[in-house]
Amino acid sequence: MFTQSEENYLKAIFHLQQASEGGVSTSGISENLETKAASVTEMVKRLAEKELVNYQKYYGVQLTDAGKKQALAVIRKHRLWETFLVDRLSFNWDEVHEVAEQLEHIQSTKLVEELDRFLGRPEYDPHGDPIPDAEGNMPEIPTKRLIQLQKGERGICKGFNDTSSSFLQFLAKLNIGLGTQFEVTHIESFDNSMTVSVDNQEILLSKMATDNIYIEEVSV
Amino acid sequence: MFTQSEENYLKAIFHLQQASEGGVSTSGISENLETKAASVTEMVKRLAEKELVNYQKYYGVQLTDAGKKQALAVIRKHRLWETFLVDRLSFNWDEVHEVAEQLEHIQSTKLVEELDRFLGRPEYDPHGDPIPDAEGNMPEIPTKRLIQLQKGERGICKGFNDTSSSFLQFLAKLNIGLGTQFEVTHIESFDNSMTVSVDNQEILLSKMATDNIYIEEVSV
DNA sequence: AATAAAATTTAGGGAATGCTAATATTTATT
DNA sequence: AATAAATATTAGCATTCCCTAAATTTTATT
Ligand SMILES: [Mn+2]
Ligand SMILES: [Mn+2]
Ligand SMILES: [Mn+2]
Ligand SMILES: [Mn+2]
Repeated sequence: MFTQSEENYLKAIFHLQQASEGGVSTSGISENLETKAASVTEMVKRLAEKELVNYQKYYGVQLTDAGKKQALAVIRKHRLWETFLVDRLSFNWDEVHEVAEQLEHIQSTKLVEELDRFLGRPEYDPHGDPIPDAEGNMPEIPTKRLIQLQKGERGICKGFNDTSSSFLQFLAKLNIGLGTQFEVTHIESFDNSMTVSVDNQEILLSKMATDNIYIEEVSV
Repeated sequence: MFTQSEENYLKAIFHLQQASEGGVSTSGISENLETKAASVTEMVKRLAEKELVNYQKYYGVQLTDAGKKQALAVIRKHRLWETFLVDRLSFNWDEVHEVAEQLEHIQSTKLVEELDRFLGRPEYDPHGDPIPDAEGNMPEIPTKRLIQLQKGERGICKGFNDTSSSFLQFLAKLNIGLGTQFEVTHIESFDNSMTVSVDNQEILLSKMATDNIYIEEVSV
Protein backbone atom coordinates (compact mmCIF):
# COMPACT_ATOMS: atom_id res chain seq x y z
CA MET A 1 0.00 0.00 0.00
CA PHE A 2 2.64 2.53 1.07
CA THR A 3 6.40 2.53 0.69
CA GLN A 4 8.74 2.09 3.64
CA SER A 5 9.80 5.66 3.28
CA GLU A 6 6.25 6.96 3.28
CA GLU A 7 5.50 4.93 6.39
CA ASN A 8 8.56 6.29 8.16
CA TYR A 9 7.45 9.82 7.38
CA LEU A 10 3.91 9.21 8.62
CA LYS A 11 5.22 7.73 11.85
CA ALA A 12 7.61 10.63 12.41
CA ILE A 13 4.86 13.16 11.76
CA PHE A 14 2.55 11.34 14.16
CA HIS A 15 5.12 11.42 16.95
CA LEU A 16 5.99 15.07 16.36
CA GLN A 17 2.30 15.94 16.30
CA GLN A 18 1.84 14.35 19.75
CA ALA A 19 4.45 16.66 21.19
CA SER A 20 3.05 19.97 20.05
CA GLU A 21 -0.07 21.54 18.65
CA GLY A 22 -0.12 23.22 15.26
CA GLY A 23 1.56 21.96 12.11
CA VAL A 24 4.62 19.76 12.18
CA SER A 25 7.62 21.60 10.77
CA THR A 26 9.81 20.49 7.90
CA SER A 27 12.89 20.82 10.08
CA GLY A 28 11.30 18.72 12.81
CA ILE A 29 10.71 15.89 10.38
CA SER A 30 14.14 16.21 8.82
CA GLU A 31 15.82 16.00 12.23
CA ASN A 32 13.69 13.06 13.27
CA LEU A 33 14.42 11.06 10.13
CA GLU A 34 17.95 12.33 9.61
CA THR A 35 17.29 13.57 6.12
CA LYS A 36 17.66 17.00 4.58
CA ALA A 37 14.87 19.57 4.65
CA ALA A 38 14.64 19.58 0.86
CA SER A 39 13.91 15.85 0.87
CA VAL A 40 11.17 16.38 3.43
CA THR A 41 9.48 19.08 1.39
CA GLU A 42 9.42 16.76 -1.59
CA MET A 43 7.99 13.80 0.30
CA VAL A 44 5.47 15.95 2.11
CA LYS A 45 4.13 17.10 -1.23
CA ARG A 46 3.68 13.49 -2.30
CA LEU A 47 1.92 12.64 0.97
CA ALA A 48 -0.39 15.61 0.50
CA GLU A 49 -1.11 14.43 -3.05
CA LYS A 50 -2.21 11.11 -1.56
CA GLU A 51 -4.28 12.89 1.08
CA LEU A 52 -2.32 11.49 3.99
CA VAL A 53 -1.40 14.94 5.27
CA ASN A 54 -2.66 18.48 4.95
CA TYR A 55 0.21 20.63 3.81
CA GLN A 56 0.45 24.36 3.83
CA LYS A 57 3.57 25.72 2.26
CA TYR A 58 5.92 27.19 4.87
CA TYR A 59 3.58 26.23 7.71
CA GLY A 60 4.08 22.53 8.07
CA VAL A 61 1.83 19.47 7.86
CA GLN A 62 -0.85 17.70 9.83
CA LEU A 63 -1.96 14.10 9.36
CA THR A 64 -5.37 13.51 7.83
CA ASP A 65 -7.53 10.76 9.32
CA ALA A 66 -6.17 8.37 6.69
CA GLY A 67 -2.60 9.38 7.50
CA LYS A 68 -3.14 8.98 11.21
CA LYS A 69 -4.69 5.56 10.71
CA GLN A 70 -1.70 4.37 8.71
CA ALA A 71 0.77 5.84 11.20
CA LEU A 72 -0.97 3.98 14.03
CA ALA A 73 -0.89 0.74 12.04
CA VAL A 74 2.88 1.08 11.67
CA ILE A 75 3.33 1.96 15.33
CA ARG A 76 1.21 -1.06 16.26
CA LYS A 77 3.47 -3.34 14.24
CA HIS A 78 6.62 -1.71 15.59
CA ARG A 79 5.58 -2.26 19.20
CA LEU A 80 4.27 -5.77 18.66
CA TRP A 81 7.56 -6.80 17.05
CA GLU A 82 9.53 -5.22 19.89
CA THR A 83 7.44 -7.24 22.29
CA PHE A 84 8.12 -10.39 20.30
CA LEU A 85 11.85 -9.78 20.25
CA VAL A 86 12.07 -9.22 23.99
CA ASP A 87 9.45 -11.68 25.22
CA ARG A 88 10.04 -14.59 22.85
CA LEU A 89 13.54 -14.21 21.44
CA SER A 90 16.05 -13.13 24.02
CA PHE A 91 16.64 -9.55 22.95
CA ASN A 92 17.30 -6.87 25.53
CA TRP A 93 14.94 -3.91 25.51
CA ASP A 94 17.72 -1.69 24.22
CA GLU A 95 18.55 -3.90 21.22
CA VAL A 96 15.19 -4.04 19.53
CA HIS A 97 14.68 -0.69 17.95
CA GLU A 98 16.71 -1.08 14.77
CA VAL A 99 15.18 -4.44 13.91
CA ALA A 100 11.64 -3.29 14.71
CA GLU A 101 12.29 -0.35 12.42
CA GLN A 102 12.52 -2.89 9.59
CA LEU A 103 9.85 -5.35 10.74
CA GLU A 104 7.22 -2.61 11.09
CA HIS A 105 7.04 -2.42 7.29
CA ILE A 106 6.07 -6.04 6.64
CA GLN A 107 2.68 -6.07 4.98
CA SER A 108 0.30 -8.79 6.06
CA THR A 109 -2.87 -8.22 8.01
CA LYS A 110 -2.92 -11.86 9.00
CA LEU A 111 0.64 -11.72 10.32
CA VAL A 112 -0.12 -8.77 12.59
CA GLU A 113 -3.28 -10.39 13.88
CA GLU A 114 -1.59 -13.75 14.54
CA LEU A 115 1.44 -12.12 16.12
CA ASP A 116 -0.81 -10.14 18.44
CA ARG A 117 -2.65 -13.32 19.43
CA PHE A 118 0.60 -15.27 19.85
CA LEU A 119 1.93 -12.60 22.21
CA GLY A 120 -1.28 -12.63 24.26
CA ARG A 121 -2.59 -9.30 23.00
CA PRO A 122 -0.09 -7.19 24.93
CA GLU A 123 -1.10 -3.63 25.82
CA TYR A 124 2.36 -2.21 26.28
CA ASP A 125 5.68 -2.77 24.54
CA PRO A 126 8.97 -3.45 26.37
CA HIS A 127 9.50 0.29 26.82
CA GLY A 128 6.09 0.78 28.40
CA ASP A 129 4.65 2.42 25.30
CA PRO A 130 1.03 1.54 24.59
CA ILE A 131 0.26 -0.71 21.59
CA PRO A 132 -2.61 0.53 19.43
CA ASP A 133 -5.27 -2.08 18.69
CA ALA A 134 -6.28 -3.09 15.17
CA GLU A 135 -8.62 -0.08 14.94
CA GLY A 136 -5.90 2.30 16.04
CA ASN A 137 -7.25 2.88 19.53
CA MET A 138 -4.60 3.58 22.11
CA PRO A 139 -4.72 5.04 25.60
CA GLU A 140 -4.08 8.79 25.39
CA ILE A 141 -0.46 9.48 26.02
CA PRO A 142 -0.07 12.16 28.69
CA THR A 143 2.16 14.95 27.45
CA LYS A 144 1.69 17.74 29.99
CA ARG A 145 4.12 17.78 32.88
CA LEU A 146 3.68 19.15 36.37
CA ILE A 147 6.51 21.61 35.73
CA GLN A 148 4.32 23.33 33.11
CA LEU A 149 1.59 24.36 35.58
CA GLN A 150 1.37 27.93 36.88
CA LYS A 151 0.61 28.97 40.45
CA GLY A 152 -3.00 28.20 41.36
CA GLU A 153 -3.49 25.58 38.60
CA ARG A 154 -4.41 21.96 39.32
CA GLY A 155 -3.58 18.58 37.78
CA ILE A 156 -4.03 14.84 38.25
CA CYS A 157 -1.00 12.55 38.08
CA LYS A 158 -1.16 10.36 34.97
CA GLY A 159 2.31 8.83 34.74
CA PHE A 160 6.03 9.34 35.01
CA ASN A 161 8.79 10.01 32.55
CA ASP A 162 11.59 8.63 34.70
CA THR A 163 10.54 5.16 35.77
CA SER A 164 13.68 4.27 37.71
CA SER A 165 13.03 2.55 41.00
CA SER A 166 14.78 5.35 42.93
CA PHE A 167 12.38 7.94 41.58
CA LEU A 168 9.34 5.73 42.13
CA GLN A 169 10.40 5.04 45.71
CA PHE A 170 10.87 8.75 46.30
CA LEU A 171 7.33 9.37 45.07
CA ALA A 172 5.93 6.63 47.27
CA LYS A 173 7.47 8.27 50.35
CA LEU A 174 5.54 11.44 49.51
CA ASN A 175 2.32 9.53 48.83
CA ILE A 176 2.33 10.55 45.19
CA GLY A 177 1.01 8.06 42.65
CA LEU A 178 -1.32 7.71 39.66
CA GLY A 179 -4.46 9.76 40.37
CA THR A 180 -2.89 12.07 42.92
CA GLN A 181 -4.39 15.60 42.74
CA PHE A 182 -1.98 18.54 42.80
CA GLU A 183 -2.61 22.23 43.30
CA VAL A 184 0.35 24.51 42.73
CA THR A 185 0.63 26.87 45.71
CA HIS A 186 4.03 28.40 45.01
CA ILE A 187 6.79 28.42 42.42
CA GLU A 188 10.25 29.41 43.56
CA SER A 189 11.69 31.38 40.66
CA PHE A 190 15.26 30.91 41.91
CA ASP A 191 15.47 27.17 41.20
CA ASN A 192 12.05 26.41 39.73
CA SER A 193 11.15 24.24 42.65
CA MET A 194 7.43 23.99 43.29
CA THR A 195 5.23 23.76 46.33
CA VAL A 196 2.09 21.76 45.72
CA SER A 197 -0.75 20.95 48.03
CA VAL A 198 -1.79 17.30 48.08
CA ASP A 199 -4.66 16.35 50.41
CA ASN A 200 -4.25 19.69 52.21
CA GLN A 201 -0.61 18.90 52.79
CA GLU A 202 2.19 21.09 51.39
CA ILE A 203 4.94 19.25 49.50
CA LEU A 204 8.10 20.76 48.04
CA LEU A 205 9.22 19.28 44.70
CA SER A 206 12.42 20.05 42.79
CA LYS A 207 12.44 20.99 39.10
CA MET A 208 13.92 17.56 38.47
CA ALA A 209 10.91 15.93 40.09
CA THR A 210 8.16 18.06 38.53
CA ASP A 211 9.68 17.58 35.07
CA ASN A 212 9.23 13.82 35.38
CA ILE A 213 5.59 13.76 36.42
CA TYR A 214 2.95 13.61 33.70
CA ILE A 215 -0.37 15.21 34.55
CA GLU A 216 -3.74 15.96 33.12
CA GLU A 217 -4.70 19.55 33.84
CA VAL A 218 -7.91 20.13 35.78
CA SER A 219 -9.81 23.34 35.22
CA VAL A 220 -10.32 25.18 38.50
CA MET B 1 24.52 -4.90 2.76
CA PHE B 2 22.43 -5.73 -0.34
CA THR B 3 19.12 -4.35 -1.53
CA GLN B 4 15.93 -6.39 -1.51
CA SER B 5 16.01 -6.48 -5.25
CA GLU B 6 19.59 -7.73 -5.38
CA GLU B 7 18.75 -10.43 -2.86
CA ASN B 8 15.74 -11.52 -4.90
CA TYR B 9 17.91 -11.83 -7.98
CA LEU B 10 20.59 -13.83 -6.16
CA LYS B 11 17.98 -16.19 -4.80
CA ALA B 12 16.38 -16.67 -8.21
CA ILE B 13 19.74 -17.32 -9.83
CA PHE B 14 20.60 -19.82 -7.13
CA HIS B 15 17.39 -21.76 -7.68
CA LEU B 16 17.74 -21.72 -11.46
CA GLN B 17 21.34 -22.84 -11.16
CA GLN B 18 20.24 -25.88 -9.15
CA ALA B 19 17.99 -26.97 -11.96
CA SER B 20 20.49 -26.97 -14.79
CA GLU B 21 24.16 -26.82 -15.48
CA GLY B 22 25.73 -23.98 -17.43
CA GLY B 23 24.89 -20.31 -17.12
CA VAL B 24 21.51 -19.13 -15.94
CA SER B 25 19.67 -17.37 -18.76
CA THR B 26 18.31 -13.86 -18.74
CA SER B 27 14.89 -15.13 -19.74
CA GLY B 28 14.93 -17.70 -16.93
CA ILE B 29 15.54 -15.00 -14.36
CA SER B 30 12.98 -12.69 -15.90
CA GLU B 31 10.30 -15.38 -15.81
CA ASN B 32 11.16 -16.34 -12.26
CA LEU B 33 11.01 -12.78 -10.97
CA GLU B 34 8.25 -11.60 -13.29
CA THR B 35 10.28 -8.74 -14.67
CA LYS B 36 11.29 -7.91 -18.22
CA ALA B 37 14.48 -9.26 -19.78
CA ALA B 38 15.88 -5.75 -20.17
CA SER B 39 15.62 -5.18 -16.43
CA VAL B 40 17.43 -8.44 -15.77
CA THR B 41 20.32 -7.54 -18.04
CA GLU B 42 20.74 -4.28 -16.20
CA MET B 43 20.69 -5.84 -12.73
CA VAL B 44 22.95 -8.67 -13.78
CA LYS B 45 25.55 -6.11 -14.86
CA ARG B 46 25.36 -4.50 -11.42
CA LEU B 47 25.71 -7.86 -9.69
CA ALA B 48 28.74 -8.66 -11.86
CA GLU B 49 30.21 -5.28 -10.91
CA LYS B 50 29.88 -6.31 -7.26
CA GLU B 51 31.40 -9.71 -8.01
CA LEU B 52 28.32 -11.62 -6.94
CA VAL B 53 27.96 -13.27 -10.34
CA ASN B 54 30.11 -14.03 -13.32
CA TYR B 55 28.42 -12.64 -16.37
CA GLN B 56 29.14 -13.37 -19.97
CA LYS B 57 27.11 -11.33 -22.40
CA TYR B 58 24.55 -13.48 -24.20
CA TYR B 59 25.56 -16.57 -22.24
CA GLY B 60 23.99 -15.98 -18.85
CA VAL B 61 25.34 -15.76 -15.31
CA GLN B 62 26.71 -17.98 -12.59
CA LEU B 63 26.95 -17.10 -8.91
CA THR B 64 30.39 -16.47 -7.47
CA ASP B 65 31.17 -17.88 -4.02
CA ALA B 66 30.16 -14.57 -2.48
CA GLY B 67 26.91 -14.56 -4.45
CA LYS B 68 26.11 -18.12 -3.48
CA LYS B 69 26.80 -17.38 0.17
CA GLN B 70 24.40 -14.45 0.16
CA ALA B 71 21.74 -16.42 -1.72
CA LEU B 72 21.94 -19.16 0.90
CA ALA B 73 21.65 -16.62 3.71
CA VAL B 74 18.43 -15.32 2.19
CA ILE B 75 17.08 -18.83 1.62
CA ARG B 76 17.92 -19.65 5.23
CA LYS B 77 15.91 -16.69 6.45
CA HIS B 78 13.03 -17.44 4.09
CA ARG B 79 12.70 -21.00 5.32
CA LEU B 80 13.14 -20.14 8.99
CA TRP B 81 10.38 -17.54 8.76
CA GLU B 82 8.11 -20.00 6.95
CA THR B 83 8.71 -22.42 9.78
CA PHE B 84 7.89 -19.72 12.32
CA LEU B 85 4.66 -18.80 10.56
CA VAL B 86 3.43 -22.38 10.39
CA ASP B 87 4.77 -23.75 13.67
CA ARG B 88 4.19 -20.76 15.97
CA LEU B 89 1.57 -18.58 14.34
CA SER B 90 -1.25 -20.57 12.81
CA PHE B 91 -0.50 -20.10 9.14
CA ASN B 92 -1.20 -22.89 6.67
CA TRP B 93 1.74 -24.08 4.62
CA ASP B 94 0.21 -22.55 1.52
CA GLU B 95 -0.19 -19.07 3.02
CA VAL B 96 3.38 -18.37 4.04
CA HIS B 97 5.23 -17.70 0.85
CA GLU B 98 4.28 -14.08 0.23
CA VAL B 99 5.06 -13.01 3.78
CA ALA B 100 8.33 -14.95 3.90
CA GLU B 101 9.25 -13.21 0.67
CA GLN B 102 9.25 -9.98 2.67
CA LEU B 103 10.66 -11.27 5.95
CA GLU B 104 13.67 -12.86 4.24
CA HIS B 105 15.09 -9.37 3.69
CA ILE B 106 15.21 -8.27 7.33
CA GLN B 107 18.82 -7.60 8.25
CA SER B 108 19.94 -8.72 11.66
CA THR B 109 22.34 -11.53 12.36
CA LYS B 110 21.11 -11.72 15.92
CA LEU B 111 17.50 -12.04 14.81
CA VAL B 112 18.25 -14.99 12.52
CA GLU B 113 20.28 -16.74 15.19
CA GLU B 114 17.64 -16.22 17.89
CA LEU B 115 14.81 -17.24 15.59
CA ASP B 116 16.67 -20.43 14.69
CA ARG B 117 17.18 -21.19 18.37
CA PHE B 118 13.57 -20.33 19.23
CA LEU B 119 12.33 -22.74 16.57
CA GLY B 120 14.60 -25.52 17.82
CA ARG B 121 17.08 -25.38 14.93
CA PRO B 122 14.75 -26.94 12.40
CA GLU B 123 16.31 -28.77 9.45
CA TYR B 124 13.39 -28.55 7.08
CA ASP B 125 10.76 -25.91 6.38
CA PRO B 126 7.01 -26.61 6.19
CA HIS B 127 7.38 -27.61 2.52
CA GLY B 128 10.11 -30.13 3.31
CA ASP B 129 12.84 -27.92 1.87
CA PRO B 130 16.13 -28.05 3.77
CA ILE B 131 17.18 -25.00 5.81
CA PRO B 132 20.82 -24.00 5.28
CA ASP B 133 22.78 -23.49 8.51
CA ALA B 134 24.56 -20.25 9.38
CA GLU B 135 27.53 -21.27 7.24
CA GLY B 136 25.33 -22.06 4.27
CA ASN B 137 25.62 -25.83 4.54
CA MET B 138 22.61 -27.67 3.32
CA PRO B 139 21.99 -31.23 2.23
CA GLU B 140 22.55 -31.45 -1.53
CA ILE B 141 19.27 -31.08 -3.31
CA PRO B 142 18.86 -33.80 -5.92
CA THR B 143 18.06 -32.28 -9.29
CA LYS B 144 18.43 -35.12 -11.76
CA ARG B 145 15.33 -37.14 -12.44
CA LEU B 146 15.02 -40.73 -13.53
CA ILE B 147 13.35 -39.58 -16.74
CA GLN B 148 16.63 -37.95 -17.79
CA LEU B 149 18.61 -41.20 -17.88
CA GLN B 150 19.39 -42.93 -21.18
CA LYS B 151 19.23 -46.64 -21.84
CA GLY B 152 22.00 -48.46 -19.99
CA GLU B 153 22.60 -45.70 -17.43
CA ARG B 154 22.22 -46.18 -13.67
CA GLY B 155 21.00 -44.10 -10.75
CA ILE B 156 20.21 -44.20 -7.05
CA CYS B 157 16.89 -42.89 -5.79
CA LYS B 158 17.39 -39.73 -3.73
CA GLY B 159 13.90 -38.31 -3.33
CA PHE B 160 10.58 -37.50 -4.93
CA ASN B 161 9.05 -34.46 -6.49
CA ASP B 162 5.45 -35.48 -5.95
CA THR B 163 5.10 -36.40 -2.30
CA SER B 164 1.40 -37.20 -2.35
CA SER B 165 0.46 -40.30 -0.41
CA SER B 166 -0.95 -41.94 -3.53
CA PHE B 167 2.39 -41.69 -5.31
CA LEU B 168 4.35 -42.85 -2.29
CA GLN B 169 2.05 -45.83 -1.84
CA PHE B 170 2.46 -46.69 -5.51
CA LEU B 171 6.25 -46.66 -5.05
CA ALA B 172 6.05 -48.81 -1.95
CA LYS B 173 4.12 -51.47 -3.90
CA LEU B 174 7.03 -51.64 -6.37
CA ASN B 175 9.62 -51.71 -3.60
CA ILE B 176 11.07 -48.40 -4.69
CA GLY B 177 12.37 -46.09 -1.98
CA LEU B 178 15.34 -43.91 -1.03
CA GLY B 179 18.52 -45.73 -2.02
CA THR B 180 16.92 -47.99 -4.63
CA GLN B 181 19.33 -48.67 -7.53
CA PHE B 182 17.95 -48.38 -11.06
CA GLU B 183 19.38 -49.47 -14.37
CA VAL B 184 17.50 -48.35 -17.45
CA THR B 185 16.97 -51.36 -19.70
CA HIS B 186 14.55 -49.90 -22.22
CA ILE B 187 12.87 -46.63 -23.14
CA GLU B 188 9.63 -46.81 -25.10
CA SER B 189 9.78 -43.87 -27.48
CA PHE B 190 6.02 -43.96 -28.10
CA ASP B 191 5.01 -42.77 -24.60
CA ASN B 192 8.37 -42.29 -22.89
CA SER B 193 7.66 -45.08 -20.47
CA MET B 194 10.77 -46.74 -19.10
CA THR B 195 11.73 -50.25 -18.13
CA VAL B 196 14.21 -50.35 -15.29
CA SER B 197 15.85 -53.25 -13.57
CA VAL B 198 15.76 -53.17 -9.80
CA ASP B 199 17.34 -56.08 -7.96
CA ASN B 200 17.33 -58.09 -11.20
CA GLN B 201 13.62 -57.45 -11.54
CA GLU B 202 12.14 -55.58 -14.51
CA ILE B 203 9.75 -52.78 -13.64
CA LEU B 204 7.75 -50.64 -16.08
CA LEU B 205 7.39 -46.99 -15.10
CA SER B 206 5.31 -44.33 -16.85
CA LYS B 207 6.73 -40.94 -17.87
CA MET B 208 4.62 -39.48 -15.06
CA ALA B 209 6.39 -41.71 -12.55
CA THR B 210 9.96 -41.30 -13.81
CA ASP B 211 9.57 -37.52 -13.89
CA ASN B 212 8.82 -37.48 -10.16
CA ILE B 213 11.77 -39.55 -8.98
CA TYR B 214 14.97 -37.72 -8.11
CA ILE B 215 18.16 -39.69 -8.59
CA GLU B 216 21.88 -39.42 -8.34
CA GLU B 217 23.52 -40.78 -11.44
CA VAL B 218 25.98 -43.63 -11.00
CA SER B 219 28.76 -44.04 -13.51
CA VAL B 220 28.69 -47.52 -14.99
C1' DA C 1 9.81 49.63 9.31
C1' DA C 2 14.06 47.90 7.79
C1' DT C 3 17.31 44.38 8.13
C1' DA C 4 19.34 40.10 9.64
C1' DA C 5 18.71 35.34 10.65
C1' DA C 6 16.36 31.13 10.26
C1' DA C 7 13.43 28.11 7.92
C1' DT C 8 11.53 26.47 3.73
C1' DT C 9 11.06 25.70 -1.01
C1' DT C 10 12.79 25.27 -5.80
C1' DA C 11 16.09 23.93 -9.27
C1' DG C 12 19.03 20.67 -10.87
C1' DG C 13 21.15 16.22 -10.40
C1' DG C 14 22.30 11.26 -9.09
C1' DA C 15 21.47 6.22 -7.93
C1' DA C 16 18.37 2.32 -8.03
C1' DT C 17 14.92 -0.06 -10.40
C1' DG C 18 11.63 -0.88 -13.75
C1' DC C 19 9.46 -0.34 -18.52
C1' DT C 20 9.00 -0.22 -24.04
C1' DA C 21 10.98 -0.12 -28.52
C1' DA C 22 14.85 -0.70 -31.36
C1' DT C 23 19.02 -3.26 -32.31
C1' DA C 24 22.26 -7.07 -32.04
C1' DT C 25 23.47 -11.84 -31.35
C1' DT C 26 22.70 -16.63 -31.00
C1' DT C 27 20.13 -20.76 -32.21
C1' DA C 28 17.09 -23.34 -35.06
C1' DT C 29 15.24 -24.42 -39.53
C1' DT C 30 15.16 -24.78 -44.13
C1' DA D 1 25.02 -21.65 -45.93
C1' DA D 2 21.20 -18.66 -45.80
C1' DT D 3 17.28 -17.28 -43.43
C1' DA D 4 13.93 -17.19 -39.76
C1' DA D 5 12.94 -17.30 -34.97
C1' DA D 6 14.18 -16.79 -30.42
C1' DT D 7 17.06 -14.41 -26.99
C1' DA D 8 19.56 -10.80 -25.21
C1' DT D 9 21.25 -6.16 -25.07
C1' DT D 10 21.08 -1.16 -25.64
C1' DA D 11 18.82 3.29 -25.82
C1' DG D 12 15.72 6.22 -23.95
C1' DC D 13 12.38 7.27 -20.50
C1' DA D 14 9.77 7.18 -15.83
C1' DT D 15 9.42 7.00 -10.70
C1' DT D 16 11.05 7.13 -6.01
C1' DC D 17 14.01 9.03 -2.88
C1' DC D 18 17.76 11.48 -1.51
C1' DC D 19 21.33 15.32 -2.06
C1' DT D 20 23.53 20.38 -2.68
C1' DA D 21 23.12 25.08 -3.89
C1' DA D 22 20.29 28.97 -4.92
C1' DA D 23 16.12 31.51 -4.23
C1' DT D 24 12.14 32.63 -1.44
C1' DT D 25 9.43 33.38 2.64
C1' DT D 26 8.81 33.80 7.45
C1' DT D 27 10.44 35.22 11.97
C1' DA D 28 13.38 37.75 14.96
C1' DT D 29 16.13 41.77 15.95
C1' DT D 30 17.48 46.16 15.66
MN1 LIG E 1 10.99 2.02 9.75
MN1 LIG F 1 9.21 0.81 21.95
MN1 LIG G 1 11.89 -11.51 -1.43
MN1 LIG H 1 9.38 -23.28 1.61
